[in-house]
Amino acid sequence: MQHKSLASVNCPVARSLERVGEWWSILILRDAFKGLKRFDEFQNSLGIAPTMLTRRLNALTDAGLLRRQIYNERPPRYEYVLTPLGQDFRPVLLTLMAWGNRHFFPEGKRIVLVDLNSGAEVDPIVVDRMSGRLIDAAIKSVSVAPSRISKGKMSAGSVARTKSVENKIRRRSAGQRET
Amino acid sequence: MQHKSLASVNCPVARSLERVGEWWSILILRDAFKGLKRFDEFQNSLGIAPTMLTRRLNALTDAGLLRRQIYNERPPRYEYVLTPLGQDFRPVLLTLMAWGNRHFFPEGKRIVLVDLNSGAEVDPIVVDRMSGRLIDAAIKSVSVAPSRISKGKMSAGSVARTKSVENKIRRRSAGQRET
DNA sequence: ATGAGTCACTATCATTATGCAAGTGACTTA
DNA sequence: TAAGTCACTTGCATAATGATAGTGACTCAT
Repeated sequence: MQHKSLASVNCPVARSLERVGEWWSILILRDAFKGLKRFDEFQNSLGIAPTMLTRRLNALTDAGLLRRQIYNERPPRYEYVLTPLGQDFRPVLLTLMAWGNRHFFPEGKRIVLVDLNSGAEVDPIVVDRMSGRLIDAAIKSVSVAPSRISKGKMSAGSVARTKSVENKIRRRSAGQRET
Repeated sequence: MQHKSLASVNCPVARSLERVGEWWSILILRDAFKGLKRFDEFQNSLGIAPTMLTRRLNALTDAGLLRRQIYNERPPRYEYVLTPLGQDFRPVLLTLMAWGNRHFFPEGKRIVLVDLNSGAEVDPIVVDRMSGRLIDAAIKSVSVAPSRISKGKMSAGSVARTKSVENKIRRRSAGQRET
Protein backbone atom coordinates (compact mmCIF):
# COMPACT_ATOMS: atom_id res chain seq x y z
CA MET A 1 0.00 0.00 0.00
CA GLN A 2 2.78 2.42 -0.47
CA HIS A 3 2.20 3.84 2.99
CA LYS A 4 2.44 7.58 3.00
CA SER A 5 5.91 8.55 4.06
CA LEU A 6 5.18 9.61 7.60
CA ALA A 7 8.92 9.46 8.11
CA SER A 8 9.61 13.12 8.13
CA VAL A 9 6.76 13.90 10.45
CA ASN A 10 7.82 15.49 13.64
CA CYS A 11 5.37 13.59 15.78
CA PRO A 12 6.37 10.85 18.18
CA VAL A 13 3.24 8.84 17.50
CA ALA A 14 3.85 8.93 13.77
CA ARG A 15 7.47 7.96 14.21
CA SER A 16 6.49 5.10 16.45
CA LEU A 17 3.92 3.86 14.01
CA GLU A 18 6.51 3.80 11.30
CA ARG A 19 8.12 0.89 13.13
CA VAL A 20 5.17 -0.94 14.59
CA GLY A 21 2.22 0.31 12.60
CA GLU A 22 2.06 -2.62 10.21
CA TRP A 23 -0.65 -5.14 10.73
CA TRP A 24 1.23 -8.00 12.30
CA SER A 25 4.01 -6.12 14.00
CA ILE A 26 2.38 -5.63 17.36
CA LEU A 27 1.11 -9.18 17.49
CA ILE A 28 4.60 -10.42 16.79
CA LEU A 29 5.91 -8.21 19.54
CA ARG A 30 3.29 -9.57 21.89
CA ASP A 31 4.51 -13.06 21.15
CA ALA A 32 8.10 -12.00 21.58
CA PHE A 33 7.22 -10.77 25.05
CA LYS A 34 5.57 -14.09 25.69
CA GLY A 35 8.95 -15.63 25.02
CA LEU A 36 8.55 -16.87 21.47
CA LYS A 37 11.73 -16.67 19.47
CA ARG A 38 11.68 -18.84 16.41
CA PHE A 39 10.13 -18.54 13.01
CA ASP A 40 7.85 -21.50 13.38
CA GLU A 41 6.82 -20.55 16.88
CA PHE A 42 5.56 -17.23 15.58
CA GLN A 43 3.98 -18.88 12.61
CA ASN A 44 2.05 -21.38 14.69
CA SER A 45 1.00 -18.82 17.22
CA LEU A 46 -0.21 -16.28 14.69
CA GLY A 47 -1.42 -18.35 11.79
CA ILE A 48 0.40 -15.87 9.59
CA ALA A 49 1.56 -16.63 6.09
CA PRO A 50 5.30 -17.29 6.06
CA THR A 51 5.78 -14.57 3.48
CA MET A 52 4.31 -12.04 5.80
CA LEU A 53 6.19 -13.35 8.76
CA THR A 54 9.47 -13.00 6.92
CA ARG A 55 8.62 -9.44 5.95
CA ARG A 56 7.48 -8.39 9.39
CA LEU A 57 10.37 -10.06 11.16
CA ASN A 58 12.80 -8.35 8.84
CA ALA A 59 11.04 -5.03 9.23
CA LEU A 60 11.09 -5.27 13.00
CA THR A 61 14.72 -6.29 12.90
CA ASP A 62 15.62 -3.39 10.65
CA ALA A 63 13.61 -1.06 12.85
CA GLY A 64 15.77 -2.13 15.75
CA LEU A 65 13.09 -3.83 17.82
CA LEU A 66 14.29 -7.35 17.26
CA ARG A 67 17.72 -8.84 16.87
CA ARG A 68 18.61 -11.99 14.97
CA GLN A 69 20.59 -14.34 17.08
CA ILE A 70 22.12 -17.41 15.55
CA TYR A 71 21.48 -20.60 17.47
CA ASN A 72 22.57 -23.08 14.89
CA GLU A 73 25.21 -22.90 12.20
CA ARG A 74 24.97 -25.06 9.14
CA PRO A 75 22.20 -24.55 8.39
CA PRO A 76 22.14 -21.08 9.89
CA ARG A 77 19.12 -20.80 12.11
CA TYR A 78 18.19 -17.64 13.89
CA GLU A 79 16.13 -16.64 16.83
CA TYR A 80 14.47 -13.28 17.03
CA VAL A 81 14.89 -11.65 20.38
CA LEU A 82 13.85 -8.27 21.69
CA THR A 83 16.45 -5.55 21.73
CA PRO A 84 16.41 -2.90 24.49
CA LEU A 85 14.32 -0.76 22.14
CA GLY A 86 11.93 -3.64 21.72
CA GLN A 87 11.75 -4.30 25.44
CA ASP A 88 10.96 -0.68 26.01
CA PHE A 89 7.85 -1.15 23.93
CA ARG A 90 6.32 -3.12 26.77
CA PRO A 91 4.32 -0.22 28.25
CA VAL A 92 2.49 0.24 24.98
CA LEU A 93 1.60 -3.42 24.85
CA LEU A 94 0.44 -3.32 28.44
CA THR A 95 -1.88 -0.41 27.93
CA LEU A 96 -3.23 -1.87 24.73
CA MET A 97 -3.84 -5.15 26.50
CA ALA A 98 -5.53 -3.41 29.38
CA TRP A 99 -7.74 -1.44 27.04
CA GLY A 100 -8.78 -4.62 25.26
CA ASN A 101 -9.46 -6.33 28.55
CA ARG A 102 -11.61 -3.53 29.80
CA HIS A 103 -13.79 -3.27 26.76
CA PHE A 104 -13.85 -6.28 24.52
CA PHE A 105 -14.79 -9.18 26.72
CA PRO A 106 -18.45 -8.74 27.38
CA GLU A 107 -19.27 -12.41 27.11
CA GLY A 108 -19.10 -13.43 30.73
CA LYS A 109 -15.48 -14.36 31.06
CA ARG A 110 -13.05 -11.68 31.91
CA ILE A 111 -9.37 -11.45 31.20
CA VAL A 112 -6.84 -10.05 33.58
CA LEU A 113 -3.12 -9.48 33.57
CA VAL A 114 -1.04 -11.48 35.96
CA ASP A 115 2.53 -10.92 37.02
CA LEU A 116 4.45 -14.03 36.06
CA ASN A 117 6.76 -13.69 39.04
CA SER A 118 4.45 -12.86 41.86
CA GLY A 119 1.30 -14.32 40.36
CA ALA A 120 -0.52 -11.21 41.45
CA GLU A 121 -3.15 -9.60 39.29
CA VAL A 122 -2.02 -6.28 37.90
CA ASP A 123 -4.03 -3.43 36.52
CA PRO A 124 -1.83 -1.15 34.42
CA ILE A 125 -2.47 2.54 34.56
CA VAL A 126 -0.44 5.44 33.24
CA VAL A 127 0.89 8.00 35.67
CA ASP A 128 3.44 10.77 35.61
CA ARG A 129 6.81 9.56 36.79
CA MET A 130 7.47 12.55 39.00
CA SER A 131 4.15 13.28 40.58
CA GLY A 132 2.73 9.79 40.38
CA ARG A 133 -0.56 11.29 39.34
CA LEU A 134 -2.84 9.75 36.77
CA ILE A 135 -2.47 11.38 33.41
CA ASP A 136 -5.92 12.10 32.14
CA ALA A 137 -5.84 15.71 31.13
CA ALA A 138 -5.12 16.89 27.65
CA ILE A 139 -1.54 16.49 26.61
CA LYS A 140 0.47 17.81 23.75
CA SER A 141 4.02 17.19 22.71
CA VAL A 142 6.33 20.09 22.33
CA SER A 143 9.91 20.09 21.26
CA VAL A 144 12.50 21.42 23.60
CA ALA A 145 15.88 22.84 22.79
CA PRO A 146 18.63 20.37 23.67
CA SER A 147 20.13 22.68 26.25
CA ARG A 148 16.98 22.84 28.28
CA ILE A 149 16.99 19.13 28.89
CA SER A 150 17.07 18.61 32.60
CA LYS A 151 15.45 15.43 33.75
CA GLY A 152 16.12 13.85 30.40
CA LYS A 153 16.97 10.22 30.03
CA MET A 154 17.41 9.45 26.36
CA SER A 155 17.41 5.71 26.77
CA ALA A 156 20.01 3.42 25.32
CA GLY A 157 20.01 0.93 22.51
CA SER A 158 17.87 2.98 20.28
CA VAL A 159 18.58 5.54 17.61
CA ALA A 160 16.45 5.14 14.57
CA ARG A 161 17.62 3.12 11.65
CA THR A 162 16.45 4.46 8.36
CA LYS A 163 13.13 4.96 6.75
CA SER A 164 11.40 2.96 4.04
CA VAL A 165 12.64 -0.21 5.56
CA GLU A 166 9.85 -2.14 3.99
CA ASN A 167 10.76 -1.64 0.40
CA LYS A 168 14.33 -2.74 0.76
CA ILE A 169 13.43 -5.99 2.29
CA ARG A 170 11.96 -7.89 -0.56
CA ARG A 171 14.76 -6.90 -2.80
CA ARG A 172 17.41 -8.28 -0.54
CA SER A 173 18.20 -11.93 -0.05
CA ALA A 174 18.23 -13.23 3.48
CA GLY A 175 21.35 -13.93 5.44
CA GLN A 176 23.08 -10.62 4.96
CA ARG A 177 21.68 -9.35 8.20
CA GLU A 178 23.96 -11.35 10.46
CA THR A 179 23.97 -11.46 14.20
CA MET B 1 -5.32 -6.86 2.55
CA GLN B 2 -8.13 -9.09 3.56
CA HIS B 3 -6.91 -8.94 7.10
CA LYS B 4 -6.98 -12.30 8.78
CA SER B 5 -10.07 -12.55 10.94
CA LEU B 6 -8.41 -12.03 14.30
CA ALA B 7 -11.92 -11.50 15.55
CA SER B 8 -12.37 -14.79 17.26
CA VAL B 9 -8.99 -14.63 18.94
CA ASN B 10 -9.18 -14.62 22.66
CA CYS B 11 -6.38 -12.14 23.11
CA PRO B 12 -6.94 -8.59 24.28
CA VAL B 13 -4.18 -7.24 22.10
CA ALA B 14 -5.64 -8.86 19.02
CA ARG B 15 -9.09 -7.60 19.85
CA SER B 16 -7.77 -4.12 20.36
CA LEU B 17 -5.94 -4.17 17.09
CA GLU B 18 -9.11 -5.16 15.32
CA ARG B 19 -10.37 -1.65 16.05
CA VAL B 20 -7.27 0.47 15.85
CA GLY B 21 -4.81 -1.68 13.93
CA GLU B 22 -5.35 -0.03 10.59
CA TRP B 23 -2.74 2.32 9.31
CA TRP B 24 -4.34 5.66 9.91
CA SER B 25 -6.55 4.85 12.84
CA ILE B 26 -4.16 5.72 15.60
CA LEU B 27 -3.08 8.93 13.90
CA ILE B 28 -6.71 9.94 13.59
CA LEU B 29 -7.20 9.18 17.24
CA ARG B 30 -4.18 11.27 18.09
CA ASP B 31 -5.73 14.19 16.26
CA ALA B 32 -9.06 13.58 17.92
CA PHE B 33 -7.31 13.89 21.27
CA LYS B 34 -5.74 17.08 20.03
CA GLY B 35 -9.25 18.36 19.59
CA LEU B 36 -9.78 17.97 15.87
CA LYS B 37 -13.32 17.10 14.96
CA ARG B 38 -14.09 17.77 11.33
CA PHE B 39 -13.37 15.96 8.15
CA ASP B 40 -11.25 18.67 6.66
CA GLU B 41 -9.36 19.24 9.89
CA PHE B 42 -8.27 15.63 9.86
CA GLN B 43 -7.52 15.78 6.20
CA ASN B 44 -5.31 18.82 6.50
CA SER B 45 -3.55 17.52 9.54
CA LEU B 46 -2.81 14.09 8.15
CA GLY B 47 -2.45 14.63 4.44
CA ILE B 48 -4.58 11.57 4.01
CA ALA B 49 -6.58 10.83 0.88
CA PRO B 50 -10.25 11.60 1.45
CA THR B 51 -11.14 8.07 0.47
CA MET B 52 -9.06 6.69 3.24
CA LEU B 53 -10.25 9.24 5.73
CA THR B 54 -13.86 8.31 5.03
CA ARG B 55 -13.07 4.64 5.50
CA ARG B 56 -11.12 5.09 8.68
CA LEU B 57 -13.58 7.52 10.20
CA ASN B 58 -16.41 5.11 9.47
CA ALA B 59 -14.44 2.18 10.81
CA LEU B 60 -13.61 4.02 14.02
CA THR B 61 -17.20 5.08 14.36
CA ASP B 62 -18.46 1.54 13.84
CA ALA B 63 -15.86 0.27 16.28
CA GLY B 64 -17.33 2.61 18.85
CA LEU B 65 -14.33 4.87 19.31
CA LEU B 66 -15.81 7.90 17.61
CA ARG B 67 -19.31 9.24 17.44
CA ARG B 68 -20.78 11.33 14.66
CA GLN B 69 -22.35 14.44 15.94
CA ILE B 70 -24.38 16.61 13.66
CA TYR B 71 -23.45 20.27 13.81
CA ASN B 72 -25.26 21.45 10.72
CA GLU B 73 -28.42 20.25 9.09
CA ARG B 74 -29.05 20.87 5.45
CA PRO B 75 -26.52 19.93 4.36
CA PRO B 76 -25.91 17.48 7.14
CA ARG B 77 -22.43 18.03 8.50
CA TYR B 78 -20.93 15.91 11.18
CA GLU B 79 -18.19 16.16 13.70
CA TYR B 80 -16.35 13.13 14.93
CA VAL B 81 -15.89 13.12 18.65
CA LEU B 82 -14.40 10.58 20.98
CA THR B 83 -16.77 8.27 22.80
CA PRO B 84 -15.93 7.05 26.31
CA LEU B 85 -14.35 4.02 24.68
CA GLY B 86 -12.27 6.31 22.52
CA GLN B 87 -11.26 8.47 25.45
CA ASP B 88 -10.16 5.41 27.31
CA PHE B 89 -7.65 4.77 24.55
CA ARG B 90 -5.59 7.67 25.82
CA PRO B 91 -3.15 5.59 27.88
CA VAL B 92 -2.13 3.67 24.79
CA LEU B 93 -1.50 6.88 22.90
CA LEU B 94 0.47 8.27 25.80
CA THR B 95 2.78 5.29 26.06
CA LEU B 96 3.24 5.18 22.31
CA MET B 97 4.07 8.86 22.32
CA ALA B 98 6.50 8.42 25.17
CA TRP B 99 8.18 5.51 23.44
CA GLY B 100 8.61 7.57 20.30
CA ASN B 101 9.96 10.48 22.26
CA ARG B 102 12.50 8.35 24.04
CA HIS B 103 13.89 6.72 20.96
CA PHE B 104 13.27 8.50 17.70
CA PHE B 105 14.52 11.99 18.19
CA PRO B 106 18.28 11.70 18.09
CA GLU B 107 18.78 14.88 16.11
CA GLY B 108 19.39 17.31 18.88
CA LYS B 109 15.95 18.48 19.64
CA ARG B 110 13.93 16.52 22.08
CA ILE B 111 10.21 16.25 22.42
CA VAL B 112 8.38 16.11 25.69
CA LEU B 113 4.81 15.84 26.79
CA VAL B 114 3.23 18.76 28.49
CA ASP B 115 0.04 18.89 30.48
CA LEU B 116 -2.21 21.43 28.79
CA ASN B 117 -3.73 22.50 32.08
CA SER B 118 -0.77 22.80 34.39
CA GLY B 119 1.86 23.34 31.72
CA ALA B 120 4.04 20.89 33.55
CA GLU B 121 6.16 18.37 31.72
CA VAL B 122 4.89 14.84 32.19
CA ASP B 123 6.69 11.57 31.75
CA PRO B 124 4.18 8.75 31.41
CA ILE B 125 5.02 5.43 32.98
CA VAL B 126 2.91 2.36 33.53
CA VAL B 127 2.32 1.16 37.06
CA ASP B 128 -0.04 -1.21 38.80
CA ARG B 129 -3.10 0.55 40.10
CA MET B 130 -3.07 -1.16 43.46
CA SER B 131 0.56 -1.31 44.38
CA GLY B 132 1.69 1.67 42.37
CA ARG B 133 4.76 -0.30 41.37
CA LEU B 134 6.27 -0.12 37.91
CA ILE B 135 5.22 -3.02 35.75
CA ASP B 136 8.29 -4.36 34.12
CA ALA B 137 8.19 -8.06 34.77
CA ALA B 138 6.71 -10.59 32.43
CA ILE B 139 2.98 -10.47 32.21
CA LYS B 140 0.46 -12.81 30.76
CA SER B 141 -3.27 -12.49 30.40
CA VAL B 142 -5.45 -15.17 31.86
CA SER B 143 -9.18 -15.44 31.76
CA VAL B 144 -11.07 -15.49 34.97
CA ALA B 145 -14.49 -16.91 35.66
CA PRO B 146 -17.07 -14.13 36.03
CA SER B 147 -17.82 -15.10 39.62
CA ARG B 148 -14.26 -14.60 40.72
CA ILE B 149 -14.30 -10.94 39.79
CA SER B 150 -13.52 -8.98 42.88
CA LYS B 151 -11.82 -5.70 42.28
CA GLY B 152 -13.37 -5.57 38.84
CA LYS B 153 -14.37 -2.35 37.21
CA MET B 154 -15.73 -3.16 33.78
CA SER B 155 -15.77 0.39 32.54
CA ALA B 156 -18.76 2.02 30.95
CA GLY B 157 -19.62 2.98 27.45
CA SER B 158 -17.93 0.07 25.92
CA VAL B 159 -19.17 -3.29 24.74
CA ALA B 160 -17.88 -4.28 21.40
CA ARG B 161 -19.84 -3.64 18.26
CA THR B 162 -19.44 -6.33 15.71
CA LYS B 163 -16.59 -7.74 13.75
CA SER B 164 -15.60 -7.28 10.12
CA VAL B 165 -16.48 -3.67 10.29
CA GLU B 166 -14.21 -2.82 7.41
CA ASN B 167 -15.89 -4.79 4.72
CA LYS B 168 -19.33 -3.49 5.33
CA ILE B 169 -18.28 0.07 5.04
CA ARG B 170 -17.60 0.46 1.43
CA ARG B 171 -20.81 -1.24 0.54
CA ARG B 172 -22.93 1.14 2.47
CA SER B 173 -23.75 4.67 1.55
CA ALA B 174 -23.03 7.34 4.09
CA GLY B 175 -25.66 9.02 6.15
CA GLN B 176 -27.30 5.92 7.56
CA ARG B 177 -25.14 6.12 10.61
CA GLU B 178 -26.91 9.01 12.29
CA THR B 179 -26.04 10.73 15.50
C1' DA C 1 22.19 -44.94 3.35
C1' DT C 2 17.64 -44.03 2.03
C1' DG C 3 13.56 -41.70 2.95
C1' DA C 4 10.84 -38.94 5.84
C1' DG C 5 10.78 -34.92 8.64
C1' DT C 6 12.14 -30.23 10.40
C1' DC C 7 13.19 -25.49 9.88
C1' DA C 8 13.31 -21.17 7.83
C1' DC C 9 12.52 -19.47 4.26
C1' DT C 10 11.47 -17.91 -1.11
C1' DA C 11 8.43 -17.84 -5.44
C1' DT C 12 4.32 -17.22 -7.71
C1' DC C 13 -0.03 -15.47 -8.22
C1' DA C 14 -4.83 -14.04 -7.09
C1' DT C 15 -7.04 -10.91 -4.02
C1' DT C 16 -7.57 -6.78 -1.42
C1' DA C 17 -6.34 -2.18 0.32
C1' DT C 18 -4.54 2.13 -0.70
C1' DG C 19 -3.51 6.65 -2.96
C1' DC C 20 -4.49 9.86 -6.47
C1' DA C 21 -7.21 12.64 -9.29
C1' DA C 22 -11.44 14.15 -10.29
C1' DG C 23 -16.32 14.79 -9.54
C1' DT C 24 -20.78 15.68 -6.71
C1' DG C 25 -24.46 17.78 -4.01
C1' DA C 26 -25.99 21.01 -0.85
C1' DC C 27 -25.34 24.70 0.77
C1' DT C 28 -22.73 29.84 2.12
C1' DT C 29 -20.60 34.07 0.98
C1' DA C 30 -19.04 37.91 -2.11
C1' DT D 1 -24.93 34.77 -10.12
C1' DA D 2 -20.48 32.93 -9.52
C1' DA D 3 -17.14 31.27 -6.63
C1' DG D 4 -16.17 28.98 -2.62
C1' DT D 5 -16.62 25.32 1.32
C1' DC D 6 -17.47 20.87 3.17
C1' DA D 7 -17.84 16.09 3.23
C1' DC D 8 -17.91 13.03 0.63
C1' DT D 9 -18.02 9.28 -3.63
C1' DT D 10 -16.21 7.18 -8.06
C1' DG D 11 -12.75 5.09 -10.89
C1' DC D 12 -8.53 3.43 -11.66
C1' DA D 13 -3.48 2.26 -11.16
C1' DT D 14 -0.50 0.39 -7.91
C1' DA D 15 1.22 -1.74 -3.87
C1' DA D 16 0.65 -5.00 0.03
C1' DT D 17 -1.23 -9.24 1.54
C1' DG D 18 -2.51 -14.29 1.84
C1' DA D 19 -2.55 -19.00 0.11
C1' DT D 20 -0.23 -22.53 -1.80
C1' DA D 21 3.66 -24.67 -3.17
C1' DG D 22 8.51 -25.29 -3.41
C1' DT D 23 13.59 -25.08 -1.76
C1' DG D 24 17.99 -26.04 0.60
C1' DA D 25 20.40 -27.77 4.34
C1' DC D 26 20.32 -30.35 7.44
C1' DT D 27 18.62 -34.47 11.36
C1' DC D 28 16.89 -38.77 12.59
C1' DA D 29 14.73 -43.27 12.42
C1' DT D 30 14.68 -47.53 9.94
